[in-house]
Amino acid sequence: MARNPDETRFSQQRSRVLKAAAHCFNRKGYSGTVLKDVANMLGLTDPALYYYVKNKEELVYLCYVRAADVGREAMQRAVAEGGTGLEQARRYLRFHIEIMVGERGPIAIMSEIPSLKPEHRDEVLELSRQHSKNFEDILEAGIADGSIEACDVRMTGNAIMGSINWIPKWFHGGEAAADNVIAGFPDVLTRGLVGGG
Amino acid sequence: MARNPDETRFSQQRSRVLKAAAHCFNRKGYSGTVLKDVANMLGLTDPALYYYVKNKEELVYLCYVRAADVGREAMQRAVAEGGTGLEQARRYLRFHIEIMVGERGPIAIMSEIPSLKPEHRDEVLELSRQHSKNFEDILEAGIADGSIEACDVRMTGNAIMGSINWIPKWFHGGEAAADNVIAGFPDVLTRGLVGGG
DNA sequence: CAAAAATTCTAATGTAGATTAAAATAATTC
DNA sequence: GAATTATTTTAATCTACATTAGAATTTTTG
Repeated sequence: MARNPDETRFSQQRSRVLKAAAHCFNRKGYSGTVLKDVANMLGLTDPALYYYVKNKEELVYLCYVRAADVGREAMQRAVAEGGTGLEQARRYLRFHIEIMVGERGPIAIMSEIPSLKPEHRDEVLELSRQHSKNFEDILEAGIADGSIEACDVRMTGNAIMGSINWIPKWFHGGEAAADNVIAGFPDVLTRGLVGGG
Repeated sequence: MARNPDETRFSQQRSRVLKAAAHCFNRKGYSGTVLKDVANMLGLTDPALYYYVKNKEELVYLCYVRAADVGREAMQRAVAEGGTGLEQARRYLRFHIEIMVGERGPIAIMSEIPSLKPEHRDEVLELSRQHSKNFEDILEAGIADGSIEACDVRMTGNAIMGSINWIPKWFHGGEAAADNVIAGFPDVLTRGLVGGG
């Protein structure tokens, strides 16, 4: 038996379920995705999914929580390493993108939060808001330390987050393409931030 | 009777239907939106919608075509006025955003193209691709004329289009907020493009 | 290898919601 | 204002899933 509960067969399989679900949700949306599709991706039949999640709504909810988790993880790692605001912003984007296009992907796009049941919706909404807030804080820190040009941080944050959130819509590539995105995308997103110094 | 077929009662009502649908789809997704919701927004009952569209799938399809139309319109107007690549890019973004957050909005996010039936899906996909291509062309023109810094146009295009597409997710404001977005957002998006000269 | 636990399956069930039919109302036309 | 056309309604149908129940199978444990 596994020491770490995350290495348990159940947990592993459950996270495979979440990834398959994220894949489907990103393409067809929450209600447009039928559980059979998710199950089949794993060589299972739909009722088997109920062994891992309570119901479909919980499945999305868990996908969204997972998405929020990887975002937060990227953010925390980026901030932990310190440096200027611009450096932190760049690093966060690189980390987050690395995860999204890497082996831990696909990550669900949180595009149908309103479809969640109230408690879940509020929770995910809060996570999402907090994440945006954290990014805006980085931007403000960057403006303060001169690494980032003065700007409307709310709007800039929305712009960059929009780009990030949209990635799963156009990225379906393999490792090679992923490397390309990782190498180029963070730069594209932050080129407009650079401050006069 | 109206001279212009677009002023006919039917056409007007139909476009109200499309706007209401876009509103719902943007929040709940295609399958997550029930026709009753759309109908109720207009003080109608669901079967009434069938007087304006063949079925739900066609409703999304028409929303997406409309979204593509306003995008193309913005693009064409922007290009028609000439100027450097950067100027055209900025202008396109301003026009497109003006429409999205203005009285012609909400515009449907084309996020569930795979849910369309094959012919519609291919058509919308093609419109979408063409639009991206046109934007990349503008970027390349800008690089050629020196107004835009050399960059990976595909990736830059994806980044900017992602931001645009995501707007309906965070913008729900009225006229005042809209003016703010129109004034600031195009600049935020293009700040990173500016070339050395 | 037998018993227990974990995982998945097959076979129902139930329901929401898209769609249709036909009737009713409202608007136009002559 | 009667007849025609346009628009919307109510009532009924039909189906695609989500979900449940219980059996079957596989895996683990002692």
